[in-house]
Amino acid sequence: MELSKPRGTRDFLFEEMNQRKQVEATLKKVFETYAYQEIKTPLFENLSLFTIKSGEQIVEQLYNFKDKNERELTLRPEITAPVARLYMSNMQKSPKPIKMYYYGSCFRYERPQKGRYRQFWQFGCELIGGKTPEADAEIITMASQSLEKLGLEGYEIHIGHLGIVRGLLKEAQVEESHQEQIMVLIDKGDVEELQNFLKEVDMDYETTNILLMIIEMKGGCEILDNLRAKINDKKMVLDALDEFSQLLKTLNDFGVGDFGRNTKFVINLGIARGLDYYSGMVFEIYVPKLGAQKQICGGGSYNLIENFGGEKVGSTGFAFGFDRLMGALIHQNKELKSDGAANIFVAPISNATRPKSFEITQKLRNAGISTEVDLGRRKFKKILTYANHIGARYVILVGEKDLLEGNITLKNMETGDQEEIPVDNIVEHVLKLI
RNA sequence: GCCGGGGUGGGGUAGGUGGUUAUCCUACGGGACUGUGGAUCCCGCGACUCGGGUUCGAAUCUCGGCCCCGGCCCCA
Repeated sequence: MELSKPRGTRDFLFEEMNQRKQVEATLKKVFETYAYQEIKTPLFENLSLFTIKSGEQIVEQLYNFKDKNERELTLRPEITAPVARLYMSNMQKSPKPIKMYYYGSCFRYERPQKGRYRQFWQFGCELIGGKTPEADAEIITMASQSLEKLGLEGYEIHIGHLGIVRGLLKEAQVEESHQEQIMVLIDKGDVEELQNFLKEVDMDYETTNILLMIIEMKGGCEILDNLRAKINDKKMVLDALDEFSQLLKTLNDFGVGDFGRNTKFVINLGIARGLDYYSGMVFEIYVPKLGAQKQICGGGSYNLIENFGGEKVGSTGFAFGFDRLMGALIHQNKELKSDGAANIFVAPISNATRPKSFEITQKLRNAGISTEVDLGRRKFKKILTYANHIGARYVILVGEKDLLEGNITLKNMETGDQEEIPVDNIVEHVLKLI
């Protein structure tokens, strides 16, 4: 029998799970304060959902399979497409904007590496309809605030806008397949390869110059002005620049985009995000200290729904790579509390007091207090040792002598102090303590 | 898909030029200790990643698989 777990998967034990739950709870809270509501979609989908727009070659990276009725299915590699599908079938006529968030695992058949697993978790959101620079700004604000609440340090939010390059290429009447190729090269950040390609397709001098400039543009607000000065009358590009400027201004209004003092924001026109359904604003968040797995978040505005044949509706979304986010927090030794299993341990001193112990235990549980009682018929000393090891904060000693006077002994495991408490007052007494 | 480093009780390790019963720490179970935990001592439990090869004999040498770690490619 094969008892090992499949390659690229992980088990999460108590401590790690507690930490993950804490981060999950924090993110949920932030997203909900921005009026997003949680949804859940299936772990597997029809294979075609992911091949329609991404092409057949992505099947290489999917956990796909046929079910017993020969249906072509796949474990989901991401959650944006399932959300778009869900929107198409249930929400097309819902009032806009629709704000949804999700948390769940995704699967990719890739070589496992640091910060990359075959089952991994994404925590993300989609805002469908009502897409404006202001909406984009709110989304970035939410991503930023999530990280602030988590106490993450040393991250950078890189913001770009695909409308600038796309507009430039359209104005230059570059043919579509070349446009795609250029986007891919920009995403890779390979200047040399881009140069060669532009030469190969006889790109005009001015466009080449601007493209080569854009790919390396990183910095503060001044970048947009610099670029604007170089663009004469290319309307599509100027529109995109205006939109970008409005986004940045709104970030300021939300109180997070202060580029002068806050170096965490970087305008980065070299972001392209490989996917062809991204259209306007794009952003990625990096934690440079993490090296190869530094990207912890990515997103942008897209028109996936149009590509699925729906009505045109502007949408924006992003997702945290939850595992990498955890990695970043742990890397900086961020203290994440890890509660023990029980606050109270009820320890019968002799077998005669076991029935009374169970009764007391249940009273505490009914009051919502996490309580454990010895079920192992162990000796009193062993019970205390065990209670100590699992980190119980208090132990209730149930002994015959005390019971004769209607008392139990409450022991504080941290200090060792103990006091006698009337059995009838246990619950209210304990509630005051924890 | 490519390159490199690894895999010894539950966790962490020693051994490695082939040779008795594989080291130590910790954890776990029991005891010393019949109403008081974290200490000490004793006893117990428990491992050479899997398969083939060389050999009288393999944890050790060799080949392959699996898995882990790091770096590329990729990352919709």
